[in-house]
Amino acid sequence: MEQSQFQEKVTYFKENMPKECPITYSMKIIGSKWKIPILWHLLLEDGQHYNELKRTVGGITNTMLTKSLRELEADGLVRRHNYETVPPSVTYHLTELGKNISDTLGELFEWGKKLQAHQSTDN
Amino acid sequence: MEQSQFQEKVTYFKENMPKECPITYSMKIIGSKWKIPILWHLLLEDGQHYNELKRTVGGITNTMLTKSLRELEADGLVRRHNYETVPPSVTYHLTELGKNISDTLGELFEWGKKLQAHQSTDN
DNA sequence: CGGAATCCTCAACGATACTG
DNA sequence: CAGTATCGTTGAGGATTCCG
Repeated sequence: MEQSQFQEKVTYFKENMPKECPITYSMKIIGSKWKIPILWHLLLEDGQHYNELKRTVGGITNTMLTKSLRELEADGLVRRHNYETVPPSVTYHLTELGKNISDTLGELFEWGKKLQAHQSTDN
Repeated sequence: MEQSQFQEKVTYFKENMPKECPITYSMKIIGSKWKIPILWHLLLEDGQHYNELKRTVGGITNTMLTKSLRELEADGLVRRHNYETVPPSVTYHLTELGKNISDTLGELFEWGKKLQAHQSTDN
């Protein structure tokens, strides 16, 4: 990265900081263990059922899946659609705000690849 | 976001996924409580001393500051410079890999602002 | 099928004191 | 100044069982 471009970004950060840091806030929303995996698998395939999501995410318990989904819903990232049938059928969908996270995940993806490349070249 | 652009990104994710997901890996490296605040304050001012960093980050204990810095160093994001003087003087610097995270933080910043805007308009 | 209710464990984190 | 050493705490997350 160019130095000038880097300093530009830092200056932008300094000048646009609200009361609560948006970065800290983002981490509060998606920082817990299963949030990103859930969002990720909804990005890959939207509208999954509860047990379908449980299978694709993999390794998550009912407790945590339900808790995470409820929080994501309350934060406006996920919408829950209940078909009101017997037996029950429920699907989970990303909201626009939820889909917006793909840019962030994209950067985490790119930076993570650099990290992994670095890890394998040293030590 | 356009739908086509969104699908393009998802397809790119699917096709470029290594054994360990780079996103999960990124979160493992910077996901603990103080990593991002530390990196953040080193972005704002590089080469801070231990106690200086402790003050600017704010609220962090010696235990956690030391532990976090050691891990960031081991992961190649931070370089520790010891002046070998009496009394001791040590400064902490971002590596290139560490500076690279500014793009990711930039996205977390932008998305966080959208989240905050959303939170204040509903409920 | 899509959860809710309970109980339990551990590891992240904090508080405090001390040191070369 | 830049840490280390110990101990204490808490809450995120896991395991299990049950339910309409």
